[in-house]
Amino acid sequence: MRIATWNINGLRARLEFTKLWLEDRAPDIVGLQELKMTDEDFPHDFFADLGYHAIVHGQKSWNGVAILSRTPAEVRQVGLPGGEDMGARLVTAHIGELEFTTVYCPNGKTTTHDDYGRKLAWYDALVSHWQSGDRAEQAVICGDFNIVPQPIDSWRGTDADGDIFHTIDERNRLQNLTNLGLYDLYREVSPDEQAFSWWDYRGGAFHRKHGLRIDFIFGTAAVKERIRDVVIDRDYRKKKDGLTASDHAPVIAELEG
DNA sequence: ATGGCTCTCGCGGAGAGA
Repeated sequence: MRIATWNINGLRARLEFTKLWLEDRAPDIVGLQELKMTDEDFPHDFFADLGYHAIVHGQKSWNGVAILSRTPAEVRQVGLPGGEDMGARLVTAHIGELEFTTVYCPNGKTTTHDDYGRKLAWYDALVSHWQSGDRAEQAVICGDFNIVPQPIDSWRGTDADGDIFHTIDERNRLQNLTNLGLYDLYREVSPDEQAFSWWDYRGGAFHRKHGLRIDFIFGTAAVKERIRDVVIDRDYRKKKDGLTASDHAPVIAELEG
C-alpha cells in the first residue's frame, strides 16, 4: 500500500498536474492540503475517472483538505474541534483498517503576529483532539505541519533557530503530538539525511537547495512496522509538461500489505 | 534592507503563503 501527503497550493490551478502525478505514482491514499476551494466546487468526477473516491473539507479561497482513496472511505472527523476559527484544516477517514488523518497546520506568519499565538493554540487543540479520541491501532496523521522539527530540516540549519517555523515553542508543540506515540516515517527510514519538502517559488530556491522539511507522514508503531520505503518526491516540485508545480513536493510512504 | 513567485478574488491590486 502506498500512502502520500501533498500540499498542492490550489487544486483548481493544479488539477492537470495532480493527474500526472496520480497516474505516475499510483498512490492508494493521498492527503491533500490547500485546496483553496469549496466542497461544492470539488471535482469529484475528475478524480472518479482516475479511480479515486474523495472526502473533502473545503473552504472558499483558502485552506481546505481532502482524502483521496482507491477504496471507499468512511468519514470520521471533519474539522478540528476547538480549531474551527482557523478554517478548514483537518479531515479523518477510515479506509479499511487504517485511520487516516490529513492536516494543514496554520502558518503563523511571524513570531510577533497574532496568528503565531493562534498557531500554537491550534496545535494544542490538535494534541487534545488526538489524545481524547479512540485511535485505531493503525493510524496515520499526515500533512503540512508548518514547523521545522530539527536544524537538519532547514537549509539554514541552526542559523534559523528562533525564526518562525523554527521556534522552541513550535518545536515543543510538534513534540507534544509525536509524544502520543507517533513516528515520523521519513526519519525512520532516513535518520541522517537532509531532505526538503518545500521550496520558495522566489529566487530560484529549489535549484539553490534552499528548502525546508515541513510535510510529514506520522504513523503509530503498528504503521511503523509496515514501512518499506519513504521518499520525498522532489521530481514533482519541477514543472511538468509546462504545468507549474506546487511549492511543496509530495511525501510518499510504501507500506507492507 | 527589501523582495524575489504563485494563488484567489475578481477585474485592480491586495492578502496569504512559508
